[in-house]
Amino acid sequence: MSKKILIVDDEKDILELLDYHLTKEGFKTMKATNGKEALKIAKDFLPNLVLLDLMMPEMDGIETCIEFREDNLLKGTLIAILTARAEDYSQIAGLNAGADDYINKPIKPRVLISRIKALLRRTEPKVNSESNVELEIDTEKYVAILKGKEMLLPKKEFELLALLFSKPGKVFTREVILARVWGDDIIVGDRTIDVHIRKLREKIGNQYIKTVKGVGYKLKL
Amino acid sequence: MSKKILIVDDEKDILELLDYHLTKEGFKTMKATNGKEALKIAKDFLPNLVLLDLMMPEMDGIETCIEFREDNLLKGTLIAILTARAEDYSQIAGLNAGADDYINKPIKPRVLISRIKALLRRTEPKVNSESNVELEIDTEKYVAILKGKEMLLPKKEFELLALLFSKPGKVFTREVILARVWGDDIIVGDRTIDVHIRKLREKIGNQYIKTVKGVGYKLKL
DNA sequence: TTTTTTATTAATAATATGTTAACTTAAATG
DNA sequence: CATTTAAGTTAACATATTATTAATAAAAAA
Repeated sequence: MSKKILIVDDEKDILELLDYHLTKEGFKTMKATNGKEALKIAKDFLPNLVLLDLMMPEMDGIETCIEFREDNLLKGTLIAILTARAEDYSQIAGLNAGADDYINKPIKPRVLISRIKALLRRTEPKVNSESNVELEIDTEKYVAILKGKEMLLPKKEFELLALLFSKPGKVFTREVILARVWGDDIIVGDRTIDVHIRKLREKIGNQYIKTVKGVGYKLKL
Repeated sequence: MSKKILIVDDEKDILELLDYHLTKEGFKTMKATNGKEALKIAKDFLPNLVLLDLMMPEMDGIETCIEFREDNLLKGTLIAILTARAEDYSQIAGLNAGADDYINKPIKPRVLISRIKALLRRTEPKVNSESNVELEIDTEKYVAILKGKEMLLPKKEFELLALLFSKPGKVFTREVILARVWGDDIIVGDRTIDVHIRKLREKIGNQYIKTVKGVGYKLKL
C-alpha cells in the first residue's frame, strides 16, 4: 500500500513542488501551511512521514516536531525536517526535538525521494504495518491494542469502546450506550457520551468511531 | 454482461468514430458533447467507463473529471482521458484530477480497444459487479449497500428508503410516508418528501425510486 | 493526606440535517 | 392545445444534534 506523507511549509510554491514530486512517486500526500494545521490534519490522515519546514510562522518546525512527539497518536510518525544549509545550529535542535532526518534546501528531487524512501524503509520490517486488524481489544487485560501497541484506557472509555467493538458496524444509540455502559439507574447528562467519544477518538484516532447523526455511534474497522 | 461506456467529445466526427468502434466490440455506448451533458447522462446511464476528451468548451476534461470524482454516485467510474500527444502537461493534471488512464490522439482503434479492456479488467475481480441485488439495506448498521458498497445515509433519508424497501414494488402514498417516517403529529410542507426523494436518487441513482404520479413512490429493484 | 487521574457537567461552537419557499418542468385533463 | 395539477429542483434558512472546551467533582493512586 502506498505510504502517506504530510508536507508542511508556509511557502505555497515549495508545497506544490514537493507535492508534485511525491505524488509522481506514488505517495499519497496532504498539505499544510503551518504547524497547527499540520497537527490537525495528521490526526485524521495519520501519515507515515511528515516533511516539515523549519522556518514557519504560527508554530515553527521545532515546536511542531515536539508537539508531534507529545501526541500519543502521532508520536511514532517519522519526521523529516527541511532546513537551509546555513542554519546548521538547527540541526541539533531538530534532532533533539525528535526529528528522524533533516534534508537541506534547496531541494533536489532525486535526493529528497531517496532520503524519504530510506527513512520509510527503516520502519518497514515492523510487524504491524498494514495489517487489516489495526484495532483490537482485550477485555481480560482491559487494554485496547492499536496497531499492535497496547493502550491502557480508563474504565468508562474502555467499556464504551468494548461495547462498540462487540459488533463492529452496528450503530449503538445513546440509549443503548447509556444502558450498557452506565446502567439503567444512574443518570448522567446529555453530553457525557460525547465527551467520552471524544477522548477515545483522541487516543485511537478519528477513523474508527463514526457518528450517525440522530441515531448513534458505530465502530468501523 | 456488456460494459457501458460513455463517450464525451465535442467533435461529432470523433464521437461517431469512437462509437462505431466501441459498439462493434460489443460495448453499450452513450454519447455526450460536453462535460455538463456527460455528468447528466452518467447519472442515469452509470457507465463502467468514461472516455473523456481533454479539450472541450463549456467544461473541459479536467474539470469534468473532477466533478465525476466529487459525485458520490460516479466517483468510482473509470475515466480515460483522450489527449493530443503534444499537450503532455495535461497528463499530470489529468492524473491528479483522478483519471485512470490517458490515451493519445490520433486514436488507433486497436490501441483504444485494448487499453479500454485492460482498464475494465482492473475492476473485474470485484465481488459486486453484476449481481442481481444491487441495492440492499442494513437497518442495524444503518447503511444502504449499493453494488456492494456501503453508504451511510442521514436518518430521514435512510428511514424513507427503508420504508420503500420494506415492500419493493408497492406504492407508498405521501400520506403513508409522512405517517411512517415523520409520525402522525408533526406536520411538514408539501415538498419535503420530494426533496428527500431527490437526495436519495442523487445518492443511489434514479433507477430505483419510481414516481407514480398522483399516487406516490415505489422502489424498483 | 496529597496528588494525580478519571468522570461529569455546563456553556458554547460547529456542523449536519431537515425544511421551506420560489421556481421550473412534466404530466394529465378537459 | 391551453390549463391545471403534480412533481422536480435549488438554494437559503432553521433546527437539531454533536463536538469541544474548560471548570469542577469524584475516585484512585502515591
